[in-house]
Amino acid sequence: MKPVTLKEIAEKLNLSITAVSKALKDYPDISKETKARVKALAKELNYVPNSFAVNLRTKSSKTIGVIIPATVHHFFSNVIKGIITIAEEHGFLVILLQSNENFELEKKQIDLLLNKGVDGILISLSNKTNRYEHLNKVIDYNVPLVLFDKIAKQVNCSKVIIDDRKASYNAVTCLIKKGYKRIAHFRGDLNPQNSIDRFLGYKQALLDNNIPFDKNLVYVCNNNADYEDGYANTKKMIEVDKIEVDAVFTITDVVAIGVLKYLNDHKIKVPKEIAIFGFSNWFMSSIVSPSLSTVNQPGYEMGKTAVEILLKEIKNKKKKIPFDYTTIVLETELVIRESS
Amino acid sequence: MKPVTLKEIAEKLNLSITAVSKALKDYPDISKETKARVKALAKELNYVPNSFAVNLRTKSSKTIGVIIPATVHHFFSNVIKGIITIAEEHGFLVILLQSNENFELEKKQIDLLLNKGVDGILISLSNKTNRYEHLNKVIDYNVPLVLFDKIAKQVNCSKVIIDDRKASYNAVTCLIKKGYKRIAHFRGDLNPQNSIDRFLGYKQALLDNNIPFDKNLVYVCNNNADYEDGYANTKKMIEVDKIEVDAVFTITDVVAIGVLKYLNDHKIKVPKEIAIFGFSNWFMSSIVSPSLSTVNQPGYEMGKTAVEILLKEIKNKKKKIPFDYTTIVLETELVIRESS
DNA sequence: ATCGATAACTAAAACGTTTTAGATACTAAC
DNA sequence: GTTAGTATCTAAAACGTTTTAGTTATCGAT
Repeated sequence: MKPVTLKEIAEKLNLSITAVSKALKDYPDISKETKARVKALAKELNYVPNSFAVNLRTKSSKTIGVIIPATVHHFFSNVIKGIITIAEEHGFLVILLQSNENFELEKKQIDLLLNKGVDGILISLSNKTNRYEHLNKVIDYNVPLVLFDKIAKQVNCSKVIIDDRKASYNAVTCLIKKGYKRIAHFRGDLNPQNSIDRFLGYKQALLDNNIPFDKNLVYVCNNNADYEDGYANTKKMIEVDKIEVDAVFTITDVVAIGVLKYLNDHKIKVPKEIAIFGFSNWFMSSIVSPSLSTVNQPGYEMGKTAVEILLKEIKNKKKKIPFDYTTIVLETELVIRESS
Repeated sequence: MKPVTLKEIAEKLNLSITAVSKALKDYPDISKETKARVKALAKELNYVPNSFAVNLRTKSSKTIGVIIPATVHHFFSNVIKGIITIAEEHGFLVILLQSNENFELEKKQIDLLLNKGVDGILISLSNKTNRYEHLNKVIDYNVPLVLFDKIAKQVNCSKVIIDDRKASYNAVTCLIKKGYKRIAHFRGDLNPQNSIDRFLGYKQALLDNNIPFDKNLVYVCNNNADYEDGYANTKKMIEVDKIEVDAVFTITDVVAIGVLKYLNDHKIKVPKEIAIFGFSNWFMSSIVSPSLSTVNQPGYEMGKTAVEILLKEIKNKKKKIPFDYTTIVLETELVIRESS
């Protein structure tokens, strides 16, 4: 019932605790026979090292902390899956926290993780995050930190992102090539870098194709870029602002589905009257009618890459090998379907 | 840069480590003045207790382990959110693991969590789990355990579930009341209790309404009950088995959306020719066209309840208060929409 | 017989807390 | 002036590892 300790094994074999510890770790100064005896008994007694003691001695917990704005997004679910899977393969466990797009909570959670003694932190910033002292604190504490997806360029650490600007540019260019001219953009919140970049890509694509940028065609989704944002903004655009467009490019597939729902409800033909282009390649976007054109955003891959970088930095730090910060840009591609 | 310890505070104030420790914890045998001095310096130096040392001493980590079959389901995302939020409010962090519906992995993960020294474990079983030694091991180790959603009745611990049988019974009864007579059921995998119970509720509703049960109307979704299962089973039912039904009751909304997609694609009118009833109340079910009737399954609430029970058991165990296992059954309700 | 090398082990410190069992000094009581 | 009580503090053990700095024994070479 009570966990077996090194001491008990040592007593039963008339050895020192040291010898037992070393035998289990295959130190060269323990004889083959002793190693065999120790290992056999350890196995028999079902010995597992007390991780609290190991943590205290080694000052590491084989644990990483992850903060995301929300799990309910399909994209983040995939990121999480990638993180957890790869971390586990490397013998690391994952403590998950959600900031719920709340800056204050995010700061608190960073402290929680630092106090817990995690070996590294992975974070995707909340939409409200506009200062970075808490992240610099992590760096000051010499705890490896990797930002992913919702990053801040100012912070001096490794990052894993997609080229939002390029992806967005390509999507809008694709719309223009197909003949759409008055293209609205339902953008995300003002702080996040990816929201900014997608907006800039949209703008650039217009300019490069001699379509004047019209700020009246830009709507902000400030309700966490969800379905309601898409529906309500479309309603406002059409019913209140009475703006005529022939396409809508949205920050997210869920927003796009909101747009689609409004248009379907009001018998506005998609893509004949208004085309839609989403972002993320959420699996529902292939199922709705008409199916949504979108940008494929590799969630699992992003989680996997981020955690791999983090683990490498943790390893290097332990071996005192100096390392540089890297920024990995994952590939996206356009997925053209019926809505454009 | 280096974390401050009790020892350093003690030296600066010419006190013993004991006194400092006690002062910070408001022990009665430390004078008011000393407490004030200690607390002031601790604050000034930004002292935080080394959690590795605290863990070792107290034999608890203020951490709970959670194993779920998958995060990508919207339902589980909500459960996770509930768990993490409430745990954090009580000062507990959450280690998340995914079994990916893999029994072997699930067993390994239980061991991982036990070895990590989590204070309690929350688990929703994989579809493949059909033996329970790993769960009994948790109980034997005297680590509080709560099962939620995908449970096993045989395991002697607290559980949080919905009354799947009743919910399913109500859904099918509702269909029958509306005049549907040949009702197919796209059931889940064979092992999980909720899959079994939903099937039994379906069967019971038929019998209670004098509709003979026909096993040919039951299709198994063995691809993790996802969209493809719904689409493929519908295709098989209609094109291969050429079975005529006037309604389909599915194990999950995602499956229902698969059914809907097939029917929409083949111009089969929903609900006029075939009605659909889903399960979960995933937000997409209100958005698809026609919108889906379904059973509301309270994910956040389930996570919250499960973690609350677990934390109570952890607390009681610590205080050596004996406690009984409870099974909480959360309420579900029918959400009637256009598809039925 | 002595030295050096090597193989195989151990004692003890250290990690930073918490807690038990005193120790010390002072006051009040008889 | 001893005793009992109280207030305030401390020494040291304990939690279970890992690691440093030895110790001991054996053997071969001189």
